Amino acid sequence: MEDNLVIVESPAKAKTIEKFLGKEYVVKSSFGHIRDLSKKKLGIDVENDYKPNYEVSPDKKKIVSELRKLTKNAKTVWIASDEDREGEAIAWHLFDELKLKKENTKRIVFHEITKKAILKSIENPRGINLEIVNAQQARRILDRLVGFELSPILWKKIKPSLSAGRVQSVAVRLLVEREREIIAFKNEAFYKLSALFNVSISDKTYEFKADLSKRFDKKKEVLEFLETSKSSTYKVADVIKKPTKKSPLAPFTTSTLQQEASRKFNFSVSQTMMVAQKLYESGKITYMRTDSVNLSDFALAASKDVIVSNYGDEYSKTRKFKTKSKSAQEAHEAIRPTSLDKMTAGGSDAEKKLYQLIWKRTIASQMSEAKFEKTNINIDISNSDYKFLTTGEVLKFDGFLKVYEISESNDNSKILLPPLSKNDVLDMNTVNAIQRFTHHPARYTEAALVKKLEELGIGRPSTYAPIISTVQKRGYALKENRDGEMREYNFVSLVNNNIIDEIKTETTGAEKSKLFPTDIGIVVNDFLVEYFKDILDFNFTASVEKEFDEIANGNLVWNKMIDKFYKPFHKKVEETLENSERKSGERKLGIDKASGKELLVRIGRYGPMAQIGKTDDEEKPRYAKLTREQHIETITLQEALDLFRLPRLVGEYEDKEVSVAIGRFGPYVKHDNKFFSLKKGVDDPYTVSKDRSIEIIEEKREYDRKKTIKVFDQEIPIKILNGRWGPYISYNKKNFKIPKNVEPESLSLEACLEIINAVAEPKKTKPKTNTKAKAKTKTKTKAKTKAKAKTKTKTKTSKKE
DNA sequence: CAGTGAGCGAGCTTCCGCTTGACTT
Repeated sequence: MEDNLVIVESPAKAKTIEKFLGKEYVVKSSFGHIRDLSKKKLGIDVENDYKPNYEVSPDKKKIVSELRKLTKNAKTVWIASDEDREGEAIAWHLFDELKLKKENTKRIVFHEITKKAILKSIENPRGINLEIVNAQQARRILDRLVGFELSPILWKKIKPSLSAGRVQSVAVRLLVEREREIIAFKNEAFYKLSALFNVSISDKTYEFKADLSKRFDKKKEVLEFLETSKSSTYKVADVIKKPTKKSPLAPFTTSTLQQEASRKFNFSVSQTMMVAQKLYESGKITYMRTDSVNLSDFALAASKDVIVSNYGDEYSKTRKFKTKSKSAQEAHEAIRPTSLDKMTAGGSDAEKKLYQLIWKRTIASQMSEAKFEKTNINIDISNSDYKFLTTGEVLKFDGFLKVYEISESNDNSKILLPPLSKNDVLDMNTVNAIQRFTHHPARYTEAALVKKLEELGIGRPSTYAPIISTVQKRGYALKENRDGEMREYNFVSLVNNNIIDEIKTETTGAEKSKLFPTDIGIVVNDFLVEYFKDILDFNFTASVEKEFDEIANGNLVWNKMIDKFYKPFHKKVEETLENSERKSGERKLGIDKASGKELLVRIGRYGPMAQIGKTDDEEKPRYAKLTREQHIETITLQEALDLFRLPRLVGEYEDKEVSVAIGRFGPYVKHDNKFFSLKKGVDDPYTVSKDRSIEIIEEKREYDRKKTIKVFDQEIPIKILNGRWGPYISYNKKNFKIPKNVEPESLSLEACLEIINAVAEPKKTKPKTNTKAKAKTKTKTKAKTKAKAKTKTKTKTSKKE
């Protein structure tokens, strides 16, 4: 057998390293951690110095036995897990679980995957640092204690299956507090004034825009100003030119890549990671879970070559970036292309897009600044002390902008100003005063939440995507779009010395892919903040991290630290179980006049609902579900009462009842157990008539008739249907394209089967989700398998359902 | 797709970090 066994964390890494090392080395991967605390039980002996009970994870059994076999034959085992806390722990778990011997086990580390770096690391082996291992152990145990003691309180006091933890609970808190800020926000109106000027300079005429230095709060002030403007004259007071420059951003880390892919491509956080993983596995980019902005010497040199040969010497500027965030552990490089001379790479569209983004960002980071000449012009107004101001920007040298566009480019700065000089006299064309409103703080997108968590030092690159998916899976938050609302605003202008006063409308408050906390999220958060303020504190992670560092430095004993935390924490847990009330977020809204009973809103078994009457009343209470947009905290009595007006019986049709209600997908008419959607913006479920309801039913029937071209009735029927993108065949819940040159009406049963079989054969390259259930029963879950979200965390307990 | 809402109450749920699973829709 080979003399040397090298163990790394990732199989893709193993493959590349194996190439660098000679024949006498075999390189294997541990696939991350191999052991963990017991899955079901606490796995910590609280009575006995917090002794952890580690178990080989079920999905790692195979790897571990394979590694064990290999280590037996190897002369030297090189453990090359990452150089960070988790990596050191992995090294120790390997050492311990594989029963390695100190004499022939060597710990090595490297930060970049180059032959040079690896050979150098092999010349400088060290032992496993047990103090760092203990710091990891403390981190692991603290998280387990917090998670497994807090979650059961929630099951008892709020709802089963909920969860709490050091990281996720703070993430939810951020969402809830932001939502409260938004609810409490009262916008203020003001007026923004701008003027269009004309000027002639050496026989050429120019038009340009300038903004007034003052914002008016009241319309009266605006009108007064415009009135005096009628007789004003305008003169250039100053032309100030100064050079400015912009520098490129640092290369990507996990979190900045997620943010930029979200902004530019609207990728979700998990989508970005899946695409990046593909690029990594195919050797196109370096490791995608990193908090480092550092580039290797190789990458710096290669970037320089690419820049100089493609754009010229003056575009190159070698830069070394420093990681700002304190929590960074910097085991890897920044995310960059492995070959910097490859401008494009990747299979799918998404891969190509993401790769190119990474390439541009990496290359741009090694390029020179962009240089501008900025011009500020102040314009005097004869009848006023205010001034009109305008700024122009002329690009003098594009530098890094040649490859990387910065996302937030305000178009204002791109305006080219006329060549004005001091004392030039200007003709005022129009003055516009537009009413604007202050805006509430923005709701978090997934990527914005990741950014915030990173700033707080909470979570790690490998967990950002799972955190986002956990808070949604637990029902604490929903990613949603919201249509905006129409709002009127005032538009006053001075044109040809006439003041025109108009009312215009605009949409406001539209949201796209934003995280909205749910009522459950709000109730859980309030409960945790009330009873466990210290853990929900935004600085909790930062302060325990300091202690973990002390452990790693050998200045603190890990189980002493845990004990100091756990004793008071556990006491508080018991007190809370004993003394706290059940929390349902109940709010009493008032009296329902019709019945004289009390109306309240709360969280029920199936989510937020309104209820008229008490549970112990003789007559059963009436229930109604809140809509997606409604919240326990903000719903009014009237809105809640309206919920009980549905379902509404509107009449009979074809001897069957016709009723109207609002469901998950909006208002609908129900007839003969079939559902017909009301038309958005046209029909109101509270008032829609019987005749209109029938019309809706008939419209849908007509649509369905048109939809069906042909049906072959057999065991599993084959249907030829008209869809949004033309005719198609539907069979066994799958859809098949009909070739362009074929008349769908003319298709025979045989021809259909041929099309179906032709598609069914070839293997699709697109990876789909697989439930990793080998001998498990085919439990058909009602919910459609959502491609992405489900892959993440596998429920190991799918036996029951 | 769009019902439900204190039935006796078993036994279940849960954390954060490392990594990628592979045969069904």
